[in-house]
Amino acid sequence: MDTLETRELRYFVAVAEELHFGRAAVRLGMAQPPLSRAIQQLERRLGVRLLERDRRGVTLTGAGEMLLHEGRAALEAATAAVRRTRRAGGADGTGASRNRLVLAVKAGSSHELLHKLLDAYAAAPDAAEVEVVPSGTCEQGEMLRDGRADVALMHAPFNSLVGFDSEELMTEGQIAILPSGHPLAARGSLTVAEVTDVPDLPLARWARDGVYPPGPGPEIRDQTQLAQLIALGRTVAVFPESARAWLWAEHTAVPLTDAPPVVTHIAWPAHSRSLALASLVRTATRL
Amino acid sequence: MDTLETRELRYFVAVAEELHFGRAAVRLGMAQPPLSRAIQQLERRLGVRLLERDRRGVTLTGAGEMLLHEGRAALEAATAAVRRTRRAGGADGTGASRNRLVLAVKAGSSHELLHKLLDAYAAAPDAAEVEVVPSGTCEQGEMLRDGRADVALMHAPFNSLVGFDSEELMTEGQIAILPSGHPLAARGSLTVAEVTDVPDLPLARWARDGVYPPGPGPEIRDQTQLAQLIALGRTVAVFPESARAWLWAEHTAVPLTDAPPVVTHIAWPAHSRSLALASLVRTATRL
DNA sequence: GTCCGTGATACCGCCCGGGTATCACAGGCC
DNA sequence: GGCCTGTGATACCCGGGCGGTATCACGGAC
Repeated sequence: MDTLETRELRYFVAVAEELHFGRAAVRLGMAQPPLSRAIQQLERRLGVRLLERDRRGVTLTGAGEMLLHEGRAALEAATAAVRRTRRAGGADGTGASRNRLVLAVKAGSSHELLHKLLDAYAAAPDAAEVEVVPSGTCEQGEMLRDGRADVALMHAPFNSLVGFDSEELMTEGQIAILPSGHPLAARGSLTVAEVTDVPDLPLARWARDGVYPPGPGPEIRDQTQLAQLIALGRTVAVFPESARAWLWAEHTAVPLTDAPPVVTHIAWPAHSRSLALASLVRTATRL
Repeated sequence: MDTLETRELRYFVAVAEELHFGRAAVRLGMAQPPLSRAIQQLERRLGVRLLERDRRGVTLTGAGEMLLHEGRAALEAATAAVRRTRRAGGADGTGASRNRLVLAVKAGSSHELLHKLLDAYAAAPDAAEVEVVPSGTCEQGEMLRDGRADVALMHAPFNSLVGFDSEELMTEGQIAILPSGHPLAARGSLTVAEVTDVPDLPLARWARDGVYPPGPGPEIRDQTQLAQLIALGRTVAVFPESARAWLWAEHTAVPLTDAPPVVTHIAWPAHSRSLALASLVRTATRL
């Protein structure tokens, strides 16, 4: 009575996201009528109207929005339980040993820090195996929540640390990465305003859920594309100082004087109780 | 395949907590055989051994402990989704309006602060109705996690703030509450060591999950019982300074010089997105 | 050896979740 | 108005799975 099956949550989240019973049904791999019925039962059991069926589409009520948010969180927690349990039992299909940590890092970030951390931890007496998984743009938090990762390197203010436990590791300034031939590359320092409004170097646009924000800049999907476009003199980018590790010969880095500092943290799910994780965190804070 | 019904989680958590299929079955209100079968199916589906059946009891494997922790979190998230959705729809049985915040406070704590907060918030233009629910000993965190509360006043270092978003509100010292007639009550200040080892005033023992820890002190279940025992000269207690609000005539408060300061925070679930909550937090930080 | 207590197995019945076919209704055409 | 289209809801059926009872297999206590 006061509990909800994950199946019902999956159904509702699908409908709430699609706002269309038919599309939600195909996404769930089922027919539409049972889905309609399931949602009705859900509403009856909760005693709450979740969807406003206005012939020609569906809209969420306030309670529906609440259930969408909370239900997503609950589903993430459930899939995290499955993933972590499988890993703990060594049955995640990778043939892994049972004592392994999955560390999520934004691809290409904090190269040097990561290297030092892994070396120092490997030397620790109780070191577990660490699997480094590159994460997409700022999805480390999601990976921690749904159990794909046990621990992550996160970069404030880009990643939100809210909901995780974390320790600060380092602070660094930011740099502009410019084509070496560009006039601005000769400068000793720059401001954010000076690099964001260069007519011949429009800022690149990253895909967000498969869609690109509007704007004049080139569309990119990964860092290599960005690096190439900079080298070709088509755009400019702003990165933490540690990005110097992957600069090309045609790139020039110029410090930004007024960009907010980037703070790298090591973060993990708040309720974690793993000894291997504690040991890794201890190693990291002592670097 | 990579998902788990809450029913299965409930079953496993019950077995893992009881370490006994029969007792777990009665707790779940079902017979033992289907429960055994369900756990076996769960192990098969996860591809992981969760329990070690050693004739004469059951023990958890490493993977089992992982699923117990993660599964509890997932179940809490699911019940939180139900509770918050019902409240958002005004169907929680209390006949409440849909815009209401539930604030958990440890009974008797931070009286004055709470009063000022409620008054200030009531004066805010966009104020929601605030329902104050007294929480048991340090269970505010649990109430936030399982959706019984939306926001809580928490007291570091007694409550753990890990996993929540929070703002610091005030810091206070701690006092010893003694029977007025006791020799120590005449002192201007005391140390923690001086009040914890008084032979004729053994520290009271609080029930923890219905069981009392061993020791010489009296067994108590709430603050009134404690206050009475102090007034009767049977025990001594240590509280934050704001406890002066509820002292009896027969009580004497003496500051403790070396007790860690108590920091009161307002805390809420990290993923919360409620405007009413944001407004309450803003009010609190401006007190 | 004989109980008792444990969890596992065998078998059965029924409920419920899902499928197909169809309806009810609102708009957009012509 | 007549017709088609697209929406979600309803009616009905079927099969799998969940839970129940009865029983087993095994080990310890006396």
